[in-house]
Amino acid sequence: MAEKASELKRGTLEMVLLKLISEKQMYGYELISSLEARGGELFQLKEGTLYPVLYRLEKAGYIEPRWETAERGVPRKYYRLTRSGARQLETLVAEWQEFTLSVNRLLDRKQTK
Amino acid sequence: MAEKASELKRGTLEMVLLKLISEKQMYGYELISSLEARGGELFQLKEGTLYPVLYRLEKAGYIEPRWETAERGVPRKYYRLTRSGARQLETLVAEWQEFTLSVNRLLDRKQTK
DNA sequence: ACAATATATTTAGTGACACTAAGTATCGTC
DNA sequence: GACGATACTTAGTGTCACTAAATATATTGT
Repeated sequence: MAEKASELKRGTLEMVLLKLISEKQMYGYELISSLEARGGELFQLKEGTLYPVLYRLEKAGYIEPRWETAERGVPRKYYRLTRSGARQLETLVAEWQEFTLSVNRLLDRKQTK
Repeated sequence: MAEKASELKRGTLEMVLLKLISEKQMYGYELISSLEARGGELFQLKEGTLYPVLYRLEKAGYIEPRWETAERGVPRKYYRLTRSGARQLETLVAEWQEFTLSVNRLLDRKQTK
């Protein structure tokens, strides 16, 4: 088995990344450390996991890259959310909420109430 | 893309099936129609999706099959939850709740409150 | 009696995507 | 100028839900 709860991430990674980028333009490495900061063990990803997703999102037109070379440090590739990406984020969130609602309803049966 | 929200199912299908079987011993076909009854479009699965999961669960010792030939109709393979399966179900539910909590926390940021 | 349909399980093959691992390139520091 | 940190890239693997079709038995209609 790959990693605990790894399969759960499927289908949410895109949404999570779009959400983070929607709040603030970010570059890859920043996304990784940002995710590790919260969520703890969950959401931990390696570069090899992240970048392919970013390319996928870019190719789909949901995010746009922009290289930025600061006075100090390695050049960074910042991503910003496109209008299409914002719409996609809304869609994904709606699906997520509908899905979790269904699952939770199913789990709750014959419990407390 | 395979099917809307199909990736979300990953990691929850096992849990959902264990939950259903925990409530009542069921056979494959019954699980499919039972899932279709609620959840609507979500949770819809074909035989080719379901049975491999059942074998996986059986092989892991979480469920046990029992053939039953009723007076009428095709013989059915009923599954019951093992003690190990009950424990696994608890684990999966705990992981699921922790995961959804983390995701929702992340989604809620900079919203209403 | 026998085709047609419904029920039920089985098997084969495909694709999406998160994973591990390693590679490249630039910058700052000792 | 070697080493570590930062940052991005690429290659290859495995899991698992998917589609599709095959098999087998029971029921129903003519």
